[in-house]
Amino acid sequence: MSDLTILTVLRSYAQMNPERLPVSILFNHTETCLTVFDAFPKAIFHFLVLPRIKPPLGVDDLTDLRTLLKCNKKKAGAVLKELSDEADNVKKMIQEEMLSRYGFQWEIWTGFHPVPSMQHLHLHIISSDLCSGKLKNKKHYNSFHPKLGFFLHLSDVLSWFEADPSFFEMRAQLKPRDYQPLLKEELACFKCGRAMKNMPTLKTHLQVEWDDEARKEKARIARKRKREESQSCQSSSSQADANKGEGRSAKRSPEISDDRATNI
DNA sequence: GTTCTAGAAC
DNA sequence: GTTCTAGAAC
Repeated sequence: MSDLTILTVLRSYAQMNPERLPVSILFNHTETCLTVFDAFPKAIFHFLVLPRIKPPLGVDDLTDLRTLLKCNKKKAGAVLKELSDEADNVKKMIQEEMLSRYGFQWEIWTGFHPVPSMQHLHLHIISSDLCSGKLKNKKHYNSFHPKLGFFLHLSDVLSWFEADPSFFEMRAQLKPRDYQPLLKEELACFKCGRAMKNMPTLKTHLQVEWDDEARKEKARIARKRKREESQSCQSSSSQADANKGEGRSAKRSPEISDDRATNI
């Protein structure tokens, strides 16, 4: 594939009949959206949700977030709602996969790049580990740093629609000059904020952070399971007592209990 | 978006 | 001498 084709490959997907896209590229599709595997995933899970070309908006309105927000606000909002609904579906599938493959769940970010490299609007759905061999340089990392300002969280973009119209107009500008410099900011861990002297150091640190999170979450899940087992054991052994009296243990549903508050 | 590589940084 | 970054790619 030539350099030129790479930049417009998402647009060509959006124009295609989804049935004709290989399963290695297409993850899911709806009437309005396509979800594809990011060809160079910057985390363990990384997908792109694209709007399909559908009236009233044309392909040029959907080049990126800036061109979308420039056209009719109501129609732009409708497109974002469709992307958001599909993202919710995909997030659920990722969460199941996290649990079955890794035994715990971690955060998933959804958002846009204000200055995208590829044409055609795409919503990133990316797991919050940023552990990937494809994440190689400062630009890659800073573009997904959740607090730096370059990664525009979908929830924030949606909130612009509810805000004062002048605020919407201001945020909708999305001038590259306002965002490009963020990509050159010093490297710092998005979790602990510590400065990192170079990419190899940062990548090693991110792996440690994620391994740490995995260990703590899995221990939390194990404690929870153990407590639930002992509770169900107690309640079955005290069935006779429960029948006599109030049966306190049945009042508290395991789903409601949250040991995060007490253990972390 | 990536790959390649010159030369800066260590 | 080796590692690492950052700009060119026709």
